[in-house]
Amino acid sequence: MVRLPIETKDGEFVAYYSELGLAGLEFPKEKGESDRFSSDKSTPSAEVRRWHALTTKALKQVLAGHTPETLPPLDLSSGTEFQQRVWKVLCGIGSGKTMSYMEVAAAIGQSKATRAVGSACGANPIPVLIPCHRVLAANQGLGGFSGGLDWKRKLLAREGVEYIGSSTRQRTLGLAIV
DNA sequence: TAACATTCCGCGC
DNA sequence: GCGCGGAATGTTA
Repeated sequence: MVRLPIETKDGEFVAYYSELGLAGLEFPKEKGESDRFSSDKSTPSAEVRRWHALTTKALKQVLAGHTPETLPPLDLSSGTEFQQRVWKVLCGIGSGKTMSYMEVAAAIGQSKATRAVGSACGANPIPVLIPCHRVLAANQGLGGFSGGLDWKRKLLAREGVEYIGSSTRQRTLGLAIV
């Protein structure tokens, strides 16, 4: 597994590559301890470098609120079949659009597995590139987010998505916060 | 078995 | 109509 940093305006992301492709992505850390385990000294293969270039480009586009045209190959082998189906659906959501957990569940033919869909999103190894942040609750409220809710808010805001402010119980209230 | 990044239904105000 | 409690439901470690 190869570990490579990606510099962006929002901080230093870290990408992980396996033999198959991009296997993971981490949000910037708070503290500057990133050098600690930058162990992998060996120069990445040409293939990995090519993937990394694509990842970097794609990541920056998403951070700018766009849908990347090209993604590097993704290594999703770590997930279960159900999770991979969910992630595949997520990849189909365009920038500026959103789906509810319920809609995603329906999209994979199990409209009642809403909660399971939530779990699958949380298990997503590659946030941002797999747009797990575009999944909202049924009433367009923010659900949750592994990497911190702030990121979800920020990403949605950049894409011009309207969502409901705080957490759980805002369904009957048609109050959209822009 | 327990834990979830959910949803829906029903009741009291 | 609004707000809250609680049950239902599928997948995972």
